[in-house]
Amino acid sequence: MFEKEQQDIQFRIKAFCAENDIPDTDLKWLPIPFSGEWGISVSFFQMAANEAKAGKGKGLPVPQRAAQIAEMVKNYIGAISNISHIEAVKAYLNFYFSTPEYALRVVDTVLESGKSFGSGAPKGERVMVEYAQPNTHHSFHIGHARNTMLGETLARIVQFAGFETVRASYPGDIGLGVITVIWAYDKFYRGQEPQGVHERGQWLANIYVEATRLLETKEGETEDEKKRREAYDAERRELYKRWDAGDPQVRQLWLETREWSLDELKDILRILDVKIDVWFFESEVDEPSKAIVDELIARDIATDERPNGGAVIVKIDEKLGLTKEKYRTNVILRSDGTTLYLTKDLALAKVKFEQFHVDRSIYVVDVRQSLHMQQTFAILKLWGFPQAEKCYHLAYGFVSLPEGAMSARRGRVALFKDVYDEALTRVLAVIAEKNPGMPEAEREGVASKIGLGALSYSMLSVDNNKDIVFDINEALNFDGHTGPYIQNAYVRANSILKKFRAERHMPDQDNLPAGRFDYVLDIHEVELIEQITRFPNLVQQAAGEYRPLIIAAYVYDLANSFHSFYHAVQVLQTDTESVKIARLRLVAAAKQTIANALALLGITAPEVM
RNA sequence: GCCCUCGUAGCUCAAAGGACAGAGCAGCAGCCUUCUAAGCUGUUGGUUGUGGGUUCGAGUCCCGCCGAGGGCGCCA
Repeated sequence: MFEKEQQDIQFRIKAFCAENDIPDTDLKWLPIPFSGEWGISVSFFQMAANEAKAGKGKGLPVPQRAAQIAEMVKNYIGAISNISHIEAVKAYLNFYFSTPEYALRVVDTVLESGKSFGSGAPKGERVMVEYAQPNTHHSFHIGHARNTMLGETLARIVQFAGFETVRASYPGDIGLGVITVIWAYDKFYRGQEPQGVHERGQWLANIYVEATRLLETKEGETEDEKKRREAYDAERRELYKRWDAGDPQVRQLWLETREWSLDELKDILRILDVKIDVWFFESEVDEPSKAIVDELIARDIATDERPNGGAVIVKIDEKLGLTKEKYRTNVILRSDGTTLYLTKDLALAKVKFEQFHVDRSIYVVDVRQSLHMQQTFAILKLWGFPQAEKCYHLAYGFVSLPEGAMSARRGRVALFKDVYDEALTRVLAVIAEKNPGMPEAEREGVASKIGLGALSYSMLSVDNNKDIVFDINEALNFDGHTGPYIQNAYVRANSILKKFRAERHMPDQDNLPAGRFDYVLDIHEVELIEQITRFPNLVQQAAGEYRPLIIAAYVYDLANSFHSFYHAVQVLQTDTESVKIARLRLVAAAKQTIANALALLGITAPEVM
């Protein structure tokens, strides 16, 4: 927001260097750590170190020489417009902005930009984010929720930062796990179908648990049990073959049950406000991927060991000319000719590159699949896709329960829908206690926003690579470093503005009167404005590093500043009309910025809570 | 055996190679006749696992060690 002033200063420092025979050094700009004022800071350590290295030093230790340079630059530079004063501290030179201009510029910018405050200029590059890849015929648990929230947030961040963004979902709708469910359903439950989208989806997941138990080798199993188990397994494999051969009956059964899962998935995506642009189904890339295997063999990238009873493999390290093992060797086609996860990912990447023309491709996938992803990208490179360089695996830590890893096979999972329902219950209880006057009709909607806010925030305020042990009491905590704390800041801002408009009979859509900050600002006003200023740069940083945490941490800091401001600074009670208007504008700017940052996290703040 | 993460307050987590390592939870002490107390203020709590190295400067980068988790050709 102050690029012009920064350039101006930089220009003068370069002139100073030239005149004093000091090596020209790239300047590093930093925020000033603590101050009651805003400003930017530049350090001279590097310059002093370079000078010493060039043999031009004055024999002083670097920190002292740097401090000396800072002092000299300060005297050299003189006055700069919009900079109120300059201060040399240690080896740093601090430039403080003129308070009224700075405050006015920030607040006016936010209010003029509205929802787009913080967004970046178009980058002319298309990014695809692939996330929400649950298996069908299973149920959506909080591990899937982390994946989906992370992917959606990332998509929102890169989009806001200026990239054209495509959201892709890739459900695993085929494989032995899926067939297992269909087998058990067909054998034991055919014709049954519970009422309710979620009930039906969860019912399928329970069938999977039951089927797994029937098909698993048990300790101390009797001859009869063994025979029965083997017979079941043979039936299951037979079913898979019939699916593979396109048997219409099996396909019908598969499509019907798949739809039940997808209905549930789509309802959860609706709850999470996720709008997928492109659906890729694993089953759809199965056939095309076989042709890719042939192509890779023909081009001597893959090795066909089938004549010797083996599979089709790619010796990735060898083909890349690596001597140390890094990507190793992996199978891209089973000896029986069926495809694997890796095979299908190759086919999918081809579609992404050729049909959707993506410049960058982000895969939001569990960290445990890191090697698989690296192998995929390496093969894409061997295959000749230049975009392989711009594939990025966003590896996130897995979600487990206090009692251990989740297991869909054992039915030991925390279902997203159960957690969500529990969140609603808890929020409604808090509303009944804290805001009994809230109309019944509003409560459900508010509870949903707050419950989801708490849940999303608890997941997004942890860095990508960290594992999460999911504790429902922590996830649904509403105090302190949480989503509701931030939403509450928004609500408080809203309530001030609402009251003001009511007093003046001013409609919501009317702009606030123009205001000026030509009074002595309270420290809390200063800090709030400073927080608001940080937002646009942090959006770029978060998009560049693919890290929602940056935004999550930021919006907490912003809300924290607002709460402190709210407590310490009177707005509507202010006697001076011009101060009141200026503060109202600041409140509106803070509200807007909180909303914009929360939106990137997929969190909506209610108007009241 | 090899590879990838990670190790920061009692607990959960932050910290572009920069100024004093910060929040929340938990603990302690205060603040509601006021724009919503889902809040605010104060306070207790640290040899950043360990030993070296690079650098003017290291929680951050490099190497060794210790410890935790994950992964390594026909699962996804």
